[in-house]
Amino acid sequence: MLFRSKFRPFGQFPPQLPAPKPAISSAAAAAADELLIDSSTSKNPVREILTLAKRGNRPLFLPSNRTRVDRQSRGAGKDGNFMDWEVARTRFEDARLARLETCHALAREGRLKEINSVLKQMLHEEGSGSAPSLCELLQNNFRDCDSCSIVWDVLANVYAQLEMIHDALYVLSKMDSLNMQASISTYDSLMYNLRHTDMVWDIYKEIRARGVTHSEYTYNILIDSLCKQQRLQDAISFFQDVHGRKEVKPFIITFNTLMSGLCNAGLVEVAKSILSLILKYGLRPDRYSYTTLIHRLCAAGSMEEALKLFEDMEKDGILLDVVAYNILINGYRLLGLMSEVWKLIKMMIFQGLKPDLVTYTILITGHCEKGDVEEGLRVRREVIARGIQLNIVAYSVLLNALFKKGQIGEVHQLLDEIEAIGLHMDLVAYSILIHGYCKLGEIERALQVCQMMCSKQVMPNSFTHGATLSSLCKKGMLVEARWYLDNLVGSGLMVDIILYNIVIDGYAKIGDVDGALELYEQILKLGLSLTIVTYNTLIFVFCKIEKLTVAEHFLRQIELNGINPTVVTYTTLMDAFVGAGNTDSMLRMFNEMIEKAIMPNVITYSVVMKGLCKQGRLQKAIDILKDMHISGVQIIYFETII
DNA sequence: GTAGGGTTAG
Repeated sequence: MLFRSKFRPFGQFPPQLPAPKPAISSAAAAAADELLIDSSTSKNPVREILTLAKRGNRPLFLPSNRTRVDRQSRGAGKDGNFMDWEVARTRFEDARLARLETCHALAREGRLKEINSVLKQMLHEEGSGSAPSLCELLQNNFRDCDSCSIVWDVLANVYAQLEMIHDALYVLSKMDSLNMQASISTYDSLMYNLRHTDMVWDIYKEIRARGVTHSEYTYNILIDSLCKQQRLQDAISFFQDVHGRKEVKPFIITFNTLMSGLCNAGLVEVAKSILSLILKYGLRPDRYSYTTLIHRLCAAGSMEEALKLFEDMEKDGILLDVVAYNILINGYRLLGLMSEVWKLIKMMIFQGLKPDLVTYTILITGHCEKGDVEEGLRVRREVIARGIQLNIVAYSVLLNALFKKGQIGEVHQLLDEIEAIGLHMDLVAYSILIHGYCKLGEIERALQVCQMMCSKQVMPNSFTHGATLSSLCKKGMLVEARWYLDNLVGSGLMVDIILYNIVIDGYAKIGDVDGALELYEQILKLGLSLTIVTYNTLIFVFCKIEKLTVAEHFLRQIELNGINPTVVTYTTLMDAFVGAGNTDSMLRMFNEMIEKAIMPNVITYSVVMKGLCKQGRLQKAIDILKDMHISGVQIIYFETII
């Protein structure tokens, strides 16, 4: 039983909240307490020893025949069964030197890929923060040899690939002081791993200042980075600027990247125009160009257009592959058209293509979304019978569906299965568990899952915490919710506006204006951007305590801040005006939203009816009811209100 | 560089 048996009893609140990704593993953290490290279960005992040593501890090394570190093993240190720390350290240093020597030997033969894999393994074990000591080792032991600059360059490159950016930059600065030039491939790696930040431009400036020739990937990374940072206009300008230069050969990936950025921003029409641009530059769209567009069209529900492009792709001589089919199949799943999903699966089989795990996952998702988890589970059995093992994505879909149906017994069965086949739970899978337990009101269990994922180095994100927070709020445990939020903020974790919105809403529901306002001020101090949800919630809290002038003041504030009020904003205010017996103000709000072309929904209409009926203005109520019919709003809700 | 899973407000 994955989660039942391993949970420690949860006796205290608040629990220990996840800290930012620690420099050492949980095994090392546990060992720090006991000064013992289990070499058989620890992934990287040497690294852990070093980390402990830095903290002034003198850890002992458990021989590999021990399987567990537990309280009883503490005494085992006395029987001489442990390796001495000094011995371990010397062996470690020797091993490092031997590996670097191997790298230099490989460099002399120009075997770059192999250096890359040796260093990747080594740096993976060494962890971040290891650059200074490795550089020292390189500098002291491998001077004045031709192969040196290659090894240094690959070292910086691998640090960048492993996203140990500070280490990569450290190696580059050392190389600079030793008059060695990094290769464009290393700069590319660094830029790629910094693509979510503005730092890419500093690296690009450096490349240009040093006169290093760009690779075909360099511009692609920069355009991708601008798209990822939602700077589409800049991406387009940069693209035009680059392609205006004679020395730059057009490269299909760069076109596709820009197209992908445009698609993600919802600019499908502009993205489509890139297809003709590709031809204009003398290139041909490849399968990525087509599938990127098809994917976007499917996501938008434009299946006809997607199918047309699918045919164009085939006409263009590009063989349809499983990915292209899966994109289309998923498009039909999104529309809930399972019969079409089956048709396409048959079609792909007819074309000689084998549905893969992604195809089956889409199929399972479709069944689950229709509420037929049994059918989803049946597909799972069929897939397994065909010799395909499900991955964590497919299991997540099923877990989520089972939680929604409250089939907790089946949830635990699947968790056992996941454990039995040795699959690792990832961030989404854990988040589904946390959400599921929260929805069932089992918040303690949710918190235990949170602790468990942290101990496995899977760090919760905003979504994960959101579930816990909203669950605490729903239970009215505002003190605990606030404590949880404060801890997230205090531990320097990324806290976004959604988490604040959830807790503000919690305060709003219990009518605690002070709590809500305190958080509002905190948001302003932190410089987070308020969303319409924040404002709606604040309006709600003032409505709740019957301060309607203040509530309406927020509505004006929203507009001043350039945010568009929604149907929720107006409905909240209207409901409050009805409650206060002020039907005229309610109608004023109603007319205002109509003028702004904000579509009223069922709840809005029910509020209007409630107000008018309360005042006995039945004719007006009937008139609005007719409008409601015309605009196609369902009447069911209204009847229940009357 | 293209495909499949989780989330907030009335």
